[in-house]
Amino acid sequence: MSLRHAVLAALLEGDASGYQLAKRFDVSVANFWSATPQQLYRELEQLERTGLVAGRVVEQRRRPNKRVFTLTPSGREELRTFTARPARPTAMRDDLLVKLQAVDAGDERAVRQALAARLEQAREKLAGYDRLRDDLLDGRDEAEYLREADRVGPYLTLMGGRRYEQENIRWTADVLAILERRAGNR
Amino acid sequence: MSLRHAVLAALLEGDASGYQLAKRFDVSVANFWSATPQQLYRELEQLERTGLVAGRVVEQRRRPNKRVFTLTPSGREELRTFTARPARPTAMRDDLLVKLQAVDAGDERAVRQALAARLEQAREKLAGYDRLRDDLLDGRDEAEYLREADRVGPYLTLMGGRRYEQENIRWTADVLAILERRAGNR
DNA sequence: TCACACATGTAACACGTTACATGATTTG
DNA sequence: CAAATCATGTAACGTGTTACATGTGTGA
Repeated sequence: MSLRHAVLAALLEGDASGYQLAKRFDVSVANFWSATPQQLYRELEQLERTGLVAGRVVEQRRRPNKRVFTLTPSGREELRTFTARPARPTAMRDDLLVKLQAVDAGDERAVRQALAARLEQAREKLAGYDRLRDDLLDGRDEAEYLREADRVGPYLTLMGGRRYEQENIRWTADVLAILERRAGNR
Repeated sequence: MSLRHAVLAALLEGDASGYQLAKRFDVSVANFWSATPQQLYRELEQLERTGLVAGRVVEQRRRPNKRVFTLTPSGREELRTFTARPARPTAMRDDLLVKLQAVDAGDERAVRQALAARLEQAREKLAGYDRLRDDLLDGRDEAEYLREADRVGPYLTLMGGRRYEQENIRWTADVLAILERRAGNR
């Protein structure tokens, strides 16, 4: 039930339409929460009905009108109490690890290819996070940024994403090396 | 649609009843796939209907009878083709990171407590994985194990889990230090 | 005797995914 | 001129969560 809160948290970055939120989820929030546009539209409607966000229609020339949503005071309140509620233990679900678990009864070459693809993805994601980081830091170093910035949340979650991908890169590379060595011995 | 494959992969460890599978998911598979008992019962029934697993009733004295499931040849075949299909990109969903993202508008002390709880959980999980690892290695070192073992999948996924938790420990500790330093400066 | 482990399930609901539908404008 | 981007949505289906229901055996 926390897509709701991910949406509220994303709106802290500024008002947005469903479409814009979808973009935002693809970049700065994807790191720890993913959602399809459809989920976002559905969730925004519900949030509006319960008064946690307020939508207004912005008319646009040369483009379809859009509905832009803002956090309401009760939305901010909800976010606040959410941060204070106990978090339920996170449930992992990773397709690639299922394949790796089954590698001995499966198609080993295909699993190696999947690992290589994951490695490539992780490199790309890391590069994306590094760009975001440079944008945030804007020339300052980390210590300076942490002292001056009024919001540190987005920076800290971004660091989580970076480290996660760095570890991913190391791990996939190691596993590939192990599988390739074994494949060579047969 | 890959709970199905996680179940098939878990059955590679040996035949199991729904209840036993639930236990298995809590230990060796939880690392990369989680499921409630209800999901498993539902999935096993469907897998049986489609012939990927076969169930037989094992009568027990002093205990309720149980239905034990085995992979059928077509279940093995399905696992094999699954490993060869392209994996869809994994979707992350982490409550704690949502809280951290919103920390500046939320209850900072509560978020720090949640981080501390995660740190503690990560340490426990890591200790659990280390025990599993010792059981698998059974006195041998890694290189030896990898040469001798006929299944390396479970070991490699376990290593993934270990590293993930190690990184989690480092990251939560660092974030806590940063938040505490800031809290001190106010 | 009380809690926990064994063992299986139903029902209802919440959440997530996929496919489809529509249509204008900007960029290459 | 085609493709990508902006912009919003419906419908159907698949997956995951929560609460409840039931009953025996084992260990502290």
